[in-house]
Amino acid sequence: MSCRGLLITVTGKMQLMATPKQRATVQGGAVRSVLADGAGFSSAQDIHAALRLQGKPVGLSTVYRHLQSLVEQGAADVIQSPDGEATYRYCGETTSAHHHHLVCRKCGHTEEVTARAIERWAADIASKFDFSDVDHTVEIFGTCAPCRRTADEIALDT
Amino acid sequence: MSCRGLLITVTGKMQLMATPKQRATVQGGAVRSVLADGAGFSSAQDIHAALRLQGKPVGLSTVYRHLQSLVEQGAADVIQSPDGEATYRYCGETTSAHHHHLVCRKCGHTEEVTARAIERWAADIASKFDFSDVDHTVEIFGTCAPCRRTADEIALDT
DNA sequence: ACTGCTAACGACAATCACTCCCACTAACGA
DNA sequence: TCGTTAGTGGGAGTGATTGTCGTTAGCAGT
Ligand SMILES: [Mn+2]
Ligand SMILES: [Mn+2]
Ligand SMILES: [Zn+2]
Ligand SMILES: [Zn+2]
Repeated sequence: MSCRGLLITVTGKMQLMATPKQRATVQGGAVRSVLADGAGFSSAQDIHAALRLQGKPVGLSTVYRHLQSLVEQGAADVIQSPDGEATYRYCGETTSAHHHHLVCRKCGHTEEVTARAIERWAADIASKFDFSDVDHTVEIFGTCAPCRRTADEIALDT
Repeated sequence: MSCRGLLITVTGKMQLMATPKQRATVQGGAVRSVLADGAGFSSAQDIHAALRLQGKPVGLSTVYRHLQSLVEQGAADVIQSPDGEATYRYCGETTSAHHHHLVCRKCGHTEEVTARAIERWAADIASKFDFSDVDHTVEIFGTCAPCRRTADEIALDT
């Protein structure tokens, strides 16, 4: 971590720098908007492809950088898909409270879930075994109603 | 999935094959024992390295194959480490019931946890949103008492 | 509006966990 | 002991993610 917040110029002047805000770039906006449009979780590669289709291609590295940054800001969630790929989902600026997800395995559609009971349970378990700095992951996967219906139709075609 | 259980020989005899049991190989035993010795979760690469150190090297592919197989048998758990690497942990033959983990972030020490309440909660949430084929992951991470103590001592040395 | 500083880009190389492939080996029932 | 074939392993291949570094473009200051 570099030393920020205080800058001494070659002329000897001393200036106070406000919280060094990050620059607003078109690429950053594009990534954010694509992520926000997607209904469920999508991978960095998905987003990269979507941007290319939209006719405003953004470098893959840049996509990764912005996704990371959004996660740090709490504006996006990451979960590791079952096959180990990181997938991201936009969380409105306001929705940054702690929560969990109910994710459709087929289409990625996601419902946000909060449950006081689970939080308390996790804390209780931890204190029971004398663990501290506790954190937890809770994700529920399944097949949503629309996807189930689609699957049924396909089965009939056979 | 291939057709198993019935074998017709070239001589025309028909034979019933019992559950096609897998062969007991030295490699399989080695992988299982290394996994069983490890206290917490370890990666395939870790296990591969450990075997090499022990002087009985096993091919990396083989390590992966056996870990997968152990998982399918319910004799091992997999979780994706925060950085996306799959990590495995031995679960005694008997412990094959559904359960979750309380894992020390520092040393990997793991406590197995079961909670009827959580299972029911997950099921309820799923039915509430009309999801089927439900599955869930619940992991709690923290710092165990011994590791916390160690950290404190180091802090004092400064 | 013009300028300088430097954060942010992006093409490409590099890493790395994991999977495939396939000739070869060894477990084990007959 | 023998034949069948599951199991092995080295090496090549895959695909996501990260690192590099010369170039581009926000934006604060003038
Ligand atoms: Mn929670
Ligand atoms: Mn377990
Ligand atoms: Zn769905
Ligand atoms: Zn510990």
